[in-house]
Amino acid sequence: MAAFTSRDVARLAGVSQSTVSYVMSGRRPISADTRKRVQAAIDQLTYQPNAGARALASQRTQVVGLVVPFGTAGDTTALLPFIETIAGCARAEDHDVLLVTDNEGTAALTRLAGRSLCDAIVLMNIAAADARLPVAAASRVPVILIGIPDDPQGLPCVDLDYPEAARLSVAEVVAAGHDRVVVLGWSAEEIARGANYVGRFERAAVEAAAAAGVEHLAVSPVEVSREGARAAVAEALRIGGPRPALLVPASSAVPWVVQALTERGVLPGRDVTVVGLCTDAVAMTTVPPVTNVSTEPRDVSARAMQILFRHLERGREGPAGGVELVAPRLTRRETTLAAP
Amino acid sequence: MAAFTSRDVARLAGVSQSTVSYVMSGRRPISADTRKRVQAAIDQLTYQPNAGARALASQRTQVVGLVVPFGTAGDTTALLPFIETIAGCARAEDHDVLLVTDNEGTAALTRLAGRSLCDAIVLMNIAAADARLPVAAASRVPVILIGIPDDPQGLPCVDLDYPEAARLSVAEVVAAGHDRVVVLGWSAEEIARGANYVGRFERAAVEAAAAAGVEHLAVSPVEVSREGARAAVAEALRIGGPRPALLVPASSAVPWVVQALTERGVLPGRDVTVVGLCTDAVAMTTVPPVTNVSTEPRDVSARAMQILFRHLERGREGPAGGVELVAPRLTRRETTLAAP
DNA sequence: GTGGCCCGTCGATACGCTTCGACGGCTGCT
DNA sequence: AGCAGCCGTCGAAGCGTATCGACGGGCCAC
Repeated sequence: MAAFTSRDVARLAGVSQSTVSYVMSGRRPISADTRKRVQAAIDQLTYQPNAGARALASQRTQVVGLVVPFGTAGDTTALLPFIETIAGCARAEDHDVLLVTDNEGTAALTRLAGRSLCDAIVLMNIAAADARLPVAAASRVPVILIGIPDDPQGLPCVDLDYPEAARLSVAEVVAAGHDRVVVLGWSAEEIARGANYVGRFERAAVEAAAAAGVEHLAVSPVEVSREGARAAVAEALRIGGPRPALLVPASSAVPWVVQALTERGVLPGRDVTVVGLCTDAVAMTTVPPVTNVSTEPRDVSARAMQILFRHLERGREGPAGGVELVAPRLTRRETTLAAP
Repeated sequence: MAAFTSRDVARLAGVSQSTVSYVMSGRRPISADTRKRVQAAIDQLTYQPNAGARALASQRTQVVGLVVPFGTAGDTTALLPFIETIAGCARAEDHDVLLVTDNEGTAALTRLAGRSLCDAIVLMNIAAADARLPVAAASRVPVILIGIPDDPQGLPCVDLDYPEAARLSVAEVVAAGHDRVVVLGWSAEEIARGANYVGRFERAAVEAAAAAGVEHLAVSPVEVSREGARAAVAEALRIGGPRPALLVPASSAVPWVVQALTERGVLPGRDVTVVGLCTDAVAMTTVPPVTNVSTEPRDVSARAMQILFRHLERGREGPAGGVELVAPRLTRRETTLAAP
């Protein structure tokens, strides 16, 4: 119970303490016989190395810092799959996850790096001009961004390919035979926070619509609430023409919009096409299930962790930066009108 | 950049390294003059103590391990407020949170404790007969449970007062003039997992109904899905009599039940009373907003952390165990029928 | 004037591990 | 037979902090 040390293991196995270390790390050849004896001693004592001592000696903590946006609005329900996936990937590489809320802003970063609490940092919820970026770029530990700022400052980024998501959405609308599309925007708060994907999506939507020869209209901002959705839907139907098509890129607004339409007796899939940008899980819970472009939080996080560990293994070398886009996927469900 | 040590600070301030340590910890009196010089040096170098070294020397990590249920079903949307609150409370006491998924089961516990990764552990999603409990009880670090097992084995527990929640719900139904109440149960999966609150709620509901002289009926299990809710609602309306009252203790089923009722043209608040056991946030998103007994995840977590830190401060002494119940609160919204 | 005491500081040590250099013995080559 | 070289192991030196005992210098009390 009193926590055995590698010295105890060494004594029991009749070897030196350094040999125990080499058995565990495999960094030097050890004879089969010795290895067996040491392993037996380890098992017998249920020895586990002390993380602090190991970190001190090796300069590696086997911990990944994860800075998550709690206070802010940005679709907090979509957060769990990110966290879960990141934790899973970390464990797969024998790392743990230190969870930090970003209420502290920049201080969290300096603390994580300054105290050597972790070997790497995952930063979520990146704003276009994120105040944490300069700090992150100057950080002693590698940082990876989930989300894309205006200037990544050499930091690696991973995010959904929002332009592609816009293109897929528009293509779906076009395939359904619409000649105009109404994009319901994000909430004022999310726009104010300056997430980059807002602009990335919108520009691509405009371009895709122009390329396909369909008219592009916008309703923005759209507050994420019943009332916000009602207002946005009213406006969208007003300008949407006789056979409206609605694009809802704000994940958390999707259920509200579907509900607001239904309330009005305008049934998605019968009277109006709705394409949402949200997880498949969310898409399947609306009534009726909404045609969606998936935001793939699991893919995005897994990709980020993969890049992170590749970077950790390679050490300081190798090209750090780079923007990695994860391809979205459109699933037609019950809210796409049949082409006329 | 190269990470300063307390020795660097000492040199710059013209004192010994131990003095720097005492300035930071305040464990010995330091003259105002010295303190000022040391503090200036700390600021100038932006010195931060190395977490590993500190942990090694002091036997304290300033980290709280949090074992969260990811794989399991148990209402994963309700998870975030827990995590967020726990992280916030930890930071308030200058601790960080190490997030561990409980896929690893018992191994996660032994790792956290065995490697001295944290000073204390928060265990969520406790089953009635939880396999992790013996390990937790024998653990070198204090453990607190969120949820109540059949036998806490001396471990402190915090949870919502489910019996009280049942009483509040029944009282609401009684106040609305119903003479029978239908309890829609949990999902088969949740029951199988053996969460204790299922039984605690149900027993109290039966007792409260008996005490109030209203008839108690049950529909169980209720799968958390559109179809599950439809089936449960059909059954509930069949047995519920002319003026039905529905209790929905499974948080995540509440929106589905409300929706299933609405689909059938049985409007909550007009044709039927619905009382849900869920967070206020969820209650406010249904249409119409559902009368609810709040599950108060923030209160529960905050209480747990408070107990944890009190325990940490007191050291090994003090009565460890004890079951702490957090009082739920009923909020009447729009799904309570007016008394006849 | 002197003894005792407390305040403030220092030096040394321990925490448990990783890692480097060293070294003995054995193999294989000449 | 002798030597080079490699394999497997050991000892020791840190890693950066907390903490304990020691100690010098004031201060107060007698």
